[in-house]
Amino acid sequence: MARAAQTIDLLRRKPKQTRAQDTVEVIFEATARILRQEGRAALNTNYIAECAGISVGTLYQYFPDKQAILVAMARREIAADEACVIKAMSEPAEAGKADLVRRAIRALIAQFRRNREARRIAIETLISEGYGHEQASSIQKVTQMIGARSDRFLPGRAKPVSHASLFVITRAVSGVIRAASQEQSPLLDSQKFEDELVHLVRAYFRS
Amino acid sequence: MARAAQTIDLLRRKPKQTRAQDTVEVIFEATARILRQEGRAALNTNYIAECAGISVGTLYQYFPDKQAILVAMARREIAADEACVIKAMSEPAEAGKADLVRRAIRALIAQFRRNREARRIAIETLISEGYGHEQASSIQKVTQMIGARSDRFLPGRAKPVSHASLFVITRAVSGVIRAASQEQSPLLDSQKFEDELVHLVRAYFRS
Amino acid sequence: MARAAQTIDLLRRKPKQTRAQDTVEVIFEATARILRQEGRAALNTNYIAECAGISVGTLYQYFPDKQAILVAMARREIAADEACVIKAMSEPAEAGKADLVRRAIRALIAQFRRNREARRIAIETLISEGYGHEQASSIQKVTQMIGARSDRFLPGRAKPVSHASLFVITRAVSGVIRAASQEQSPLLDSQKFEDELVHLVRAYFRS
Amino acid sequence: MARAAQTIDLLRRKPKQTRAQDTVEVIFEATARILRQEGRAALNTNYIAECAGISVGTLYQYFPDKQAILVAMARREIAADEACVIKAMSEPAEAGKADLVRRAIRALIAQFRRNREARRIAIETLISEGYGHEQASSIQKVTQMIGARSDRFLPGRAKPVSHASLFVITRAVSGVIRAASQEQSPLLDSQKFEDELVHLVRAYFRS
DNA sequence: GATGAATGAGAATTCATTCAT
DNA sequence: GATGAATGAATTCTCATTCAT
Repeated sequence: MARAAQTIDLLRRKPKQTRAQDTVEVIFEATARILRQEGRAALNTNYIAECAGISVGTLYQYFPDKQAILVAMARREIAADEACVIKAMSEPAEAGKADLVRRAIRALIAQFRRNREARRIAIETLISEGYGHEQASSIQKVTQMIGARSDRFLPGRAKPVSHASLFVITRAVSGVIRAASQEQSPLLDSQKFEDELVHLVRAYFRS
Repeated sequence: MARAAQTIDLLRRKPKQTRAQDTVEVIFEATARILRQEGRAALNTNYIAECAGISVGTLYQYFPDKQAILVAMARREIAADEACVIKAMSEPAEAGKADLVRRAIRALIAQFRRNREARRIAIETLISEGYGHEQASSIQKVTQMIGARSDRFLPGRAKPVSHASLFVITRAVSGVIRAASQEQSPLLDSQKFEDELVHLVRAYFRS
Repeated sequence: MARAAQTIDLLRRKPKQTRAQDTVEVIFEATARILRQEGRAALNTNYIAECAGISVGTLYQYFPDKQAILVAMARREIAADEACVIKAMSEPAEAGKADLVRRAIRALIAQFRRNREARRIAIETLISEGYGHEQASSIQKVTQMIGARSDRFLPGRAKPVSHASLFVITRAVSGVIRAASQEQSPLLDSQKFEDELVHLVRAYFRS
Repeated sequence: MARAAQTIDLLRRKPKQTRAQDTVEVIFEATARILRQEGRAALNTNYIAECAGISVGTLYQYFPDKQAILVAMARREIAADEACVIKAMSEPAEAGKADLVRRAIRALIAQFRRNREARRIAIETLISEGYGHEQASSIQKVTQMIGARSDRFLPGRAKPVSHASLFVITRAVSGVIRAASQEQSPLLDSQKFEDELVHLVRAYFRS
């Protein structure tokens, strides 16, 4: 009982935020589902609210307008991508474990396998709303991290990696994964795919 | 021929006559301009007609609905990309002239420099309308052409290029160019950019 | 040859009218077909012209506007009904042949079996365009004819038939046939139906 | 209950609340008024909403499209006719009061005197939308009721009334009243008219 | 006379957003 | 905070009609 009381106390601290978090979540889920099953043209706030099991009014208490929902979803996706790749790269490289490049690529592929349609449209909206730089800056962040650690990332490489090279290789990798996702290529789920991407990166930096 | 068949349901009036061809052209131009200058949200059929200097009714004699305009534009872009790259690869390689890989990449970059916003939105629409496979199959066509001619394309290479490799390298190149276009990167207009892409392809196939 | 020349001459006298008659005919046929197969909502001048195998322009050379087509069709139907009933009543009553009442009813049923949907909509249009009196006056004409000949029509009847009675019986008969047609009742094609209508008229005037 | 089920697809918002019921009512009234005063051609959703004193959006929350309004009106008219005639026939026959036949006819005439134009167009729409059977089945219902009670309805009659007879007499009566209404005959408001109809029914069943 | 592309007023319908309850 | 009915500006699309060829 004492423990239950404690738990209640802990939840009580942010009761609104917790409920709010849930509401935002159901809104995202409903949005993603509509996008996935019925496409962009079928997406409208009344329908999102209905699918989410809330009222339109409530939806508007969480987001100022329709675009904001997609922008928020996109930001979450991008942040998740970023976190995921950084995490993969930060894990202590145990001997015998996959190397940095492979781990980063594997993490990114995993991200793209989830929620493909909703993800794409959300990110498109982010871009068309003029927040495109956010995506770029996230990639940039990872890019810089890689650049800074290019010694560990690309062992044996002496000179620092140029801006253009980093641009090309990061967009190449995400472009390929993106295409595989968009074209619904079966490659996306194969080991061969990962291997080829790893090769792409390695070969690019060898020489 | 195949293209005519695909197009038949999207164009109400077949542009046999020059006048019809012109009308389709001004519709495309107006659409592209609105997209470029005012964004997707500002795009509507009345406005397209107005900008095109025709009446809405006329617009609807050429296209059954709004989406069809964007889909038709996307198809034209894709066909142009394809034609352009194939043309670049088909030119007789004169001594001293840029090699095949470079010529193909240069041609593709040139395509992406034109009409960026309209192009992107049109292709997105093509995909979201369920015709995404058309883009893939165009890339596929070029890909196969490259695969079939890998001896000339990649001189000195013995074994044939695998499906996965072709997928990865074609999407890598177009993904990078696409990203540069979308992020409005100044790289898109630099020589360095072309060089890096050429390097990406060469390095990938060396080894 | 001489005979052919004569025929040509005879046709030449009204070459325009003959062709015009044909054109009007194909317009009516196309209209009727659309009405029958696709309903009133699908009826529009462009479509009529297309189905008729002529151009809209030509259609407008025969009819000043859309309504005029339906009004003309309705008038033709009404005139045909009238002619048909009058003809049936005018035929010399041979001994053993069906009597006047039966012949008139039989003729009217036959009219309603043809072209049901187009007929109904055309007549509705006639009414809603303010020409409803034409239908009424046609019925009136027949009604009066019956009234005038009530001795032959209703043998053995002494006093003249009142206006109200004629109104009631004529509308009763056409109302029943109309309902059977509209409800697509199988009765419309039965002998029993004719018998019941004959009985309705006879019983009404007996007494 | 059956009616609610039929209505479910035509009414977006079920008129549970009084307010909703009122809204449907003002929509019907506005529609009827436009039809009566300006005719079918003047009927459009924006105008209905304006006349009803609501916004188009609200109108579309109650009806999925324009036709649905007319169909719903028609259903209401038909249901009212049915209820009215059944009620008239169900009232205890007091001595000296008008008999069953007369009461039913009187009730039906009263129905047709109200709202003539709107009524006619609504029912036409019902039919042209493919719900024509609903009208028939309503008449059928009354018809069956009369058939079942033919002893009281037609005192002194021994054998049961045939299907064909019921069809003919019910359509004869409603056809005559309908014609009087449509032709705007002054008869509709006369006592003579009622008398003639009563005679029509009586005579038909005598013999 | 025939044609059919062009027209554009006008009708149907949607949907983001508000606000009284 | 939640609700959801109401709003109406905005948009899509139609179709009767014209007129230059």
